[in-house]
Amino acid sequence: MRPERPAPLAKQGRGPSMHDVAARAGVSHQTVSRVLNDFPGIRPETRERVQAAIRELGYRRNMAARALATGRSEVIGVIMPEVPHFGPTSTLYAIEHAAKQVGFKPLITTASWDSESMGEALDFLLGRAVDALVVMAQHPDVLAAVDAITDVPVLFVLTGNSHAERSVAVDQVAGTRLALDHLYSLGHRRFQHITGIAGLTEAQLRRDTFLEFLDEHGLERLPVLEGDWSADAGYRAGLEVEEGVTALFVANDPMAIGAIHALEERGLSVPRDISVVGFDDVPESAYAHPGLTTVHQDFAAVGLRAVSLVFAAINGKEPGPVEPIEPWLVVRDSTAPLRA
Amino acid sequence: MRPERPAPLAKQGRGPSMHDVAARAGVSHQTVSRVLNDFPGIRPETRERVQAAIRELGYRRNMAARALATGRSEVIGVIMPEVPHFGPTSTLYAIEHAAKQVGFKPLITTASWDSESMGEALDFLLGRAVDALVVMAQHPDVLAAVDAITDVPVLFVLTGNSHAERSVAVDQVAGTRLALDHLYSLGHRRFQHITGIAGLTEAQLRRDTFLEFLDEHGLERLPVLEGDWSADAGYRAGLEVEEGVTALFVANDPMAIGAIHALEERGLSVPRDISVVGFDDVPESAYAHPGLTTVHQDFAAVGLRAVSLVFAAINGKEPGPVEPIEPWLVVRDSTAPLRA
DNA sequence: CGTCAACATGTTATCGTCAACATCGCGATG
DNA sequence: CATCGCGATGTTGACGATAACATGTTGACG
Repeated sequence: MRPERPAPLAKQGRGPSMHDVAARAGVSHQTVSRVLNDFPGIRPETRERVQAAIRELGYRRNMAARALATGRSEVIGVIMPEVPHFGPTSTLYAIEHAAKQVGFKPLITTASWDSESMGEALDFLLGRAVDALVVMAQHPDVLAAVDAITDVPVLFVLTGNSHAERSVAVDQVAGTRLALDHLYSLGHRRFQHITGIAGLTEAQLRRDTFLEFLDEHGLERLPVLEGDWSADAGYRAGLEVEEGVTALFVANDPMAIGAIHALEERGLSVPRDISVVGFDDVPESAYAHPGLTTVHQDFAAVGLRAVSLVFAAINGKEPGPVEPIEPWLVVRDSTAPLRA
Repeated sequence: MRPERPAPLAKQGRGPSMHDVAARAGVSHQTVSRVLNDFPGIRPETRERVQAAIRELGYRRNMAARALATGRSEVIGVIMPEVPHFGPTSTLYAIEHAAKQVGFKPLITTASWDSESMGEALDFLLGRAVDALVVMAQHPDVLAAVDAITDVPVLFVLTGNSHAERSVAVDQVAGTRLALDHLYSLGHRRFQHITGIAGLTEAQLRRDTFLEFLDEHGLERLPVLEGDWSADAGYRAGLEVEEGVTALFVANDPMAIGAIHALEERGLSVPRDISVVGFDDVPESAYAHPGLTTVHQDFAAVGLRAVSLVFAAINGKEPGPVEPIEPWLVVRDSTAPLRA
């Protein structure tokens, strides 16, 4: 199953073209084109006849030809991270739905952050004449790789708050502070943090904000525990949480669930001995044991806004400044006041 | 943000074409084409010169033109369900990765099962001249809608064991029996089941097999609890589980997690009072409380096999019969022997 | 030394659509 | 009644690539 080159190609007989429809309707192909594109100034009767011919022949417009002629494809390219995490996946679905509303479809490709991988993804998508590019840029390096693109509008998604003019993101700093303020206000003073994949923008922002928060409140900086977004990593990190820590801020929900499992194995009760806050609010978090306090990110809103901006850009409107999307805290049973 | 018709279209100046490259390299455009397509019989020096020109101009092949000329697009159309569940999403990622290996990319669109929605999806994808179609057909009705398609190879994915010649699926019957046999062999005799979305093939197969199993073993048919795959629904169904039931088979993991939460709220201990088995083996299941016994479905394998079949079909090879993919049981702490 | 293969390359037609311009018919108008 | 204008349609030439065929240059060989 390697990439064989020319491939036997059976080239099945193509379907009917505009000419076939035109012939059948007794008009010129251009009239068919006009009907298809809802141009004014077609006699109702003619339109009727053309539409009948289209139906009878099962004609379907050839978008390759259309794209060639117009330079537009009605497809937006989406570059996704290679691993299916909750955030990007949810956002992708939201994008797909919103895009469909305005007549676009997403063409997906995945890429890691190295420039070779990004380069391939870009070549592929631009070669397809996508009308715009949505980049789920989880790593600062991709910004550089994509910055050179001027052919089409580019929008970054899920990049934290950086690159604000051309990006849609949930405000990571605000979200992190919601979580930490909550813990602090419950009386907790010994905090630890489990991070997401090192280097990814969101993981970095949550981590940086965590450390800032400690400093602001004069709290001790215990070692940051490295995670990778997975429940497995959360579990492993949970085994390493220091004695005496009463507040654990975890960079996403699956890791939080893993960490809680580890803590309980160690005989620590959540939230009796230690409070835990996650991030994302995945649907299962409400039913975790105990119910997970977490920061809700509205990925549907991210997707919707992304498409709306992309659509505007395609039509040549320069968008104003973009407000980050505000997350909110969902308090459940994994957090409790510090015991005296 | 409605689907405006012609749209202002700014038509940004297109990039360089083959002719530009040819001019720069001092050859004909056809020679450029030959270099691009790795044709034999090009003098190394000429090839060198062309490649230099390509690099210097930042030339990128126009796939719309290529697709028009060849009738192939190197894109495979994927029709997904509208809601992002674990199975389809995981499979999508697997497909994307596998497809990339053989030089294809997925063009995604979602559709519900009604024929209008499917029709639109098909029009869109076939209009794009996709080389093949992968349909995640979770509902029997879509089979009919897609059956009319003869333009390109079509493959069904995740349809349970039906439609075997043209589909790739995890063996739902076998998976369900793994779960039930496990519970039965632990001594349980009072079973209940929480279903997935009514009508979806997989939900239906799990449910039917569950009922069959009860009959085979002469067990009482307690009411089947209707779910919709979501943890919320699992929670609600969990509140309805009958007194005296000691074995709960849930059609997926998120619902199982929700159900366990409900059971514990009711004062029932899992697995002490009631054993629970899920389906899917989502990564968080290992760290649920208690660790969830579940049926693992290898979606990566599904995606891989799907692409391999699609690739074969595109190249005109008729595939032999397709074996379903075997699931396996992962035993964790949510199941225990029946107490005397 | 003429001929013919083989290699390397150029030329022309074609894919299906849209865009720009041309035409045709007909009622209104001066 | 010639002409203008406009509504409705037809004609021609891109778009950027591939495919099929044509051409020109070598070198081997009788």
